[in-house]
Amino acid sequence: MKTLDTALKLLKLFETEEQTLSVTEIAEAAALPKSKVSRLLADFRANGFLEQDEQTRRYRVGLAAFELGSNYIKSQPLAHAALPVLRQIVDRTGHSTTLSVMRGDLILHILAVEGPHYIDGRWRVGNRLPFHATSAGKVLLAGLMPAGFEAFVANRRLDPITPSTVTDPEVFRRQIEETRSSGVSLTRGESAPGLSAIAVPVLGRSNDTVAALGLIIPDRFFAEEETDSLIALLHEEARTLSIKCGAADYPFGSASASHTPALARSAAPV
Amino acid sequence: MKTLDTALKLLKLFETEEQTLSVTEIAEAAALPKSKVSRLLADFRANGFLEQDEQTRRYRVGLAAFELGSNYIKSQPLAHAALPVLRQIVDRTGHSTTLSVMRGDLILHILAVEGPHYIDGRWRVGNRLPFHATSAGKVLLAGLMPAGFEAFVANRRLDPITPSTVTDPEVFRRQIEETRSSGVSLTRGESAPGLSAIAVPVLGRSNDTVAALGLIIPDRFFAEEETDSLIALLHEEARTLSIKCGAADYPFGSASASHTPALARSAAPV
DNA sequence: TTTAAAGTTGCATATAATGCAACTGTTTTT
DNA sequence: AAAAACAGTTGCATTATATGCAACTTTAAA
Repeated sequence: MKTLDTALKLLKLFETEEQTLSVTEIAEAAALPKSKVSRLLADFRANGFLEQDEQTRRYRVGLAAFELGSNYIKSQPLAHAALPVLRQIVDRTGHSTTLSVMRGDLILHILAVEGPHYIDGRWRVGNRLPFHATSAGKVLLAGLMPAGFEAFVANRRLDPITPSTVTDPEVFRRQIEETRSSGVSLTRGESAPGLSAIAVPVLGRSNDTVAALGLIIPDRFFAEEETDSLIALLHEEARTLSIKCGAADYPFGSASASHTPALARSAAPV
Repeated sequence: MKTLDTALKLLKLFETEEQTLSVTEIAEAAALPKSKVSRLLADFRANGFLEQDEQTRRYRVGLAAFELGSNYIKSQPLAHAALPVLRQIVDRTGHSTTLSVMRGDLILHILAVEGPHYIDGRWRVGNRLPFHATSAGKVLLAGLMPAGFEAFVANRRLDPITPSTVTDPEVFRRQIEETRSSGVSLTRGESAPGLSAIAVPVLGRSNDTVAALGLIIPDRFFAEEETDSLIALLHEEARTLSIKCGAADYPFGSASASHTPALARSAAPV
């Protein structure tokens, strides 16, 4: 099944930032002869998975791909179960809420419900952000066991996105460890100035971290004194969701008899 | 390029309502031997376009497909240009706003910005609804020229979704004609009880209808006397968007010197 | 007008897809 | 509990299908 395999690798080039791609660009990127690429793309186009600009002949993602992709939310049990939960969190807190998963070396928002405060498009569904500059990313990394985490940090540059982005591997490592024990990460302006975020893990069947549930809060609406109750709320909802996903236990937040009941706040130093 | 072609046809089965599909179901639906289907699906899985349930072995849409699909919005010029417009409409009216296109014999919401009033999940991005029960659908049908419309009505059953759904082909035809001349469709509870909708066309390069821009309004928040100004606002924004998409002219609403300036309201009889 | 570049198509060749049937594993029936 | 039925995957020879080169067409630049 090599034909389909190379075809899908071409399609994956459209998952990146590039808006449109030409036959030549794709052929070069994939190190394949143009004739082959041309034929494959034509077939994707015929099936609606790619569209071709009439003028420039450049290809872009097609409606069939969009429609297929939007079924992910409906068929993925986690995402499906999470939608009402996110809604409720927005209702109760007034803040935009997201559900994020790992995807390669970035985090991907698979679900987002926006609150009344306007937030930059970067937080919309389908957007990707680096691990080290987001609370969701830190929660997901903390879910990897030490070995996996070390592998990540080893060959990764912690590029600064804003002046507040953590770039020191030691500080980063310590934050991840704190997140691992407290089950929460709080970041302030690390990926966009003036924007804070709180995230907690959602656990799956074998109590591994399968997603991060988080709030995005513009600083001017972020009341410091509410932090603890927001974290408690997130933990509460993440517990519900985790149990629904088959997790045996959710060891964070107050309702559980487990460890670290109230020190959650100390998790992610500003 | 027959291998890719059959492979994509399998993938398209996941665009439908079905949440998950088994190898056997797919093989039957596509009239292909199970061995072939099994191999193709395994390859889609290896590339992340499909995921397989550990227990049931059934397939569902994968994360790669989701990520690819979400790039549609970014690379499709219309959708990309429309996002800020929708945001502005929500800000100004307080109502949820959608952008919809034709997709087979259903309409598909490719963009949606939710207002403060809770609205049923059916209006979320990626959802499909029948033409005859939605204002967006009527606008899109009105954009087809008479021949195309007749072809549609001819072999189509106007199944009732609610008691208010239009099921009489003659009434339906008249509504489409009125929509064609007025450039607006207003429906009340035709696809869900207690929910009204207003939609106007967005025109493309050759002044054909490429999308429908619409509001979804729960009846209890729908102030009758605002109807005209809502329609005017939609027309105004749709004009901006149409010009951006290369339309030479936008013949609806007040700012244009064209025809039917103020009778918009008479468009879609309740 | 000439030259260059991008994209598509024809064709002989070899590679990769095919379907059958056998095999494994899981669920249902008696 | 054993047997049967069913769902899914894999081995293998056979042939259809994808392949790359080069010629060709089309669009853009000089």
